[in-house]
Amino acid sequence: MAGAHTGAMDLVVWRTFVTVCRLGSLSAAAAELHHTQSAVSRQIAGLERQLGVPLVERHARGVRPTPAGEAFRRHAQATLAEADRAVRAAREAGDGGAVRPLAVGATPSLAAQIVPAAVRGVLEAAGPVRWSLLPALSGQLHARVAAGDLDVGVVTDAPPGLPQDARVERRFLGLDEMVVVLPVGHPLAGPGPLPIAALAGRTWAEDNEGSAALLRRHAARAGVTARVDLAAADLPGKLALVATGHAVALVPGVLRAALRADVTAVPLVDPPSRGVYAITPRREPHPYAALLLDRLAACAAEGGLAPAAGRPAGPLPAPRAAPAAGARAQTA
Amino acid sequence: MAGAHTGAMDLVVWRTFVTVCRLGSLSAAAAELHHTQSAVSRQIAGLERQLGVPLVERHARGVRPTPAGEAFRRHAQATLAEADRAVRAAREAGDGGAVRPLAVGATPSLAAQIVPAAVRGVLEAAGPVRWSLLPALSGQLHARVAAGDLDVGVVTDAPPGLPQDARVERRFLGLDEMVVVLPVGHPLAGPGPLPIAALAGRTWAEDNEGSAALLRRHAARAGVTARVDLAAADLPGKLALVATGHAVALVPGVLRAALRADVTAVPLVDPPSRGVYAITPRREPHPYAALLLDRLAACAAEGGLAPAAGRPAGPLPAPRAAPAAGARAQTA
DNA sequence: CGCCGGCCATGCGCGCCCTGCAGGGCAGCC
DNA sequence: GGCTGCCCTGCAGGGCGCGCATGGCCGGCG
Repeated sequence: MAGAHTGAMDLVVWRTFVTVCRLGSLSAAAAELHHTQSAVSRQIAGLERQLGVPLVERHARGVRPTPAGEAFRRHAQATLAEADRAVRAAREAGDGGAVRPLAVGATPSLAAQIVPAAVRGVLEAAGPVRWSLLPALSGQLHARVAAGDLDVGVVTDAPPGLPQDARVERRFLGLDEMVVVLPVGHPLAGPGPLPIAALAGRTWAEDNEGSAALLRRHAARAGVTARVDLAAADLPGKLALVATGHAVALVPGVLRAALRADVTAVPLVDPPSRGVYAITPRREPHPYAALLLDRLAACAAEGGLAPAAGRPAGPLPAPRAAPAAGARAQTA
Repeated sequence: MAGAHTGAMDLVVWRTFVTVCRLGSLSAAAAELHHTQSAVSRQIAGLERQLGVPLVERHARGVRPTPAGEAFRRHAQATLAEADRAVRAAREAGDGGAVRPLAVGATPSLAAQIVPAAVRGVLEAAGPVRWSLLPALSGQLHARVAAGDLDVGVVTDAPPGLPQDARVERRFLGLDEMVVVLPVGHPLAGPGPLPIAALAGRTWAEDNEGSAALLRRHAARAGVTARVDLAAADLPGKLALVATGHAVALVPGVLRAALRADVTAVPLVDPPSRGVYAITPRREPHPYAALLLDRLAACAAEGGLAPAAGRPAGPLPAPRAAPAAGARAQTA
């Protein structure tokens, strides 16, 4: 029991340092870890102060580990690997070795994008875990999580909002900003954010009354009206109407990567947005639920969800491990 | 690069868990780690929530690790050991393998007790490190630290107080409360705190004008006067006067364990106290300075220094690694 | 069988620390 | 020589971990 007792020893900082070494740049590491360069700089500085040894040489073109930094990095990687094993061993030994399948529910748009990616991360980190995915609306998912039928629900606070329930734990994942979908080659198709007024008078297609209401409210706020003249049964139907030039449409930003090739997505200025949350039952959470939540936060950030920039009542910005996916690198 | 990315992962919490397992009790672990039982309880609960698995069975007579907890403990110990190796490797590689001797300075009373113990801890954790100890008064030590001659100074804010200097980093270690030394068998000798008024009219011995001033001020605050009639050249001389029944004396609490057997120390109610600080140069700190500071904080707590209970302007209560030696276990 | 003592959990406030933001300095590069 | 990219740092805000106090629970003992 030597126990060097060397101070805080937050492994998150160690992981940051390893990333910095791998990328050779504080800024790059910050971007990859969804922090600001400032935070990474301070973390490394704090580590150096704690160890009493410079770990990186500051270069104008980036940083390079010192010999001490290189030695530390090797052991730090081993430490991180062992820590992962520790977490894994605890979780596997959790329910007597037989982990029950992880029951995940998500709204259709989220089930189509970030949820599978996050579960993949869990499988990579935890080995083979049986799981199931149930697409449903937020309200239904909430009820099933509260009842304990679902281990994790990925929901939005869209029109009706999420109910308050002491039985469920809620964690904010990010803000899903709606984007406009236009046919390829449309005159307004471009990279820049578009004011909704530029689309006044266009014919809109919708497949969902909630989405249509969101569109109307947003347009009204800008002083224009949006005529929803075409109805579709589902997302493919809606996109077909767009691709054939009959209408334009509003879709959740998370689906941007899942669109067909003959349409393009254009962001809006001050877009309508829905908060995305992961909910878990407070009673008997699944051993891997916390892990999945972390992966969800990471995937949400990488998948383009905004970090709660909403100025009114910014909800809980997620714990420090994956801190709300800090607004890109500040250099952006 | 798996990177389970499982949340905060503060190794301090892991160490707490290992200690809890070893002692089989949250309260006992709290006492050993100088935390409150509350903090340990929350740390373990947080760890369980993070892992999604119960780690200990709460028993009325203590706690016992679950199978998952036992599995986790094994890997956690390995992780802690590897982390220690990482820190050590970085420090050893620090100055190109040749670490310069650690120059420590301390006031005589502190040099006699907590400093050697703390350095012993450093040697155990870091292997053979050459070091030197310079006893001197706080002001001189401060100057030498500022100049870079000393790597670590252990000083008090006694009469003149510590100067402000941007070149030195200051860390609060604890409050050294003065105690009264009486001959063994003295009618007032007992465990309980003694009001200074009970000693009004006694003859006091002092070896140091600063200490005498402290005594007079404390007595005056209680409305009595302390006659310092006997002077001694040093601490042994002062204690000799006490042991032979000629006088009573005030000594720093840290020296309690170093007194001769024929005198006893009795605490005072609302005793005069001196803040104890570790100071280090901001420029080029010694690689092991931070480690020594942590050990100093631990030894200060174990050596009986009070954790800044001073109600007026509680100075910085030391970082979270060894958090100011939280006021004993609350059960005390 | 009832009282008691020890142990752990939890609501409440406070304070630290980490973070994001904005500005500055410095070194390559065209 | 100006510019650009990278890193450092003062400032302010907020999360959260801690200490404190209280409550519930169980086992032991008279």
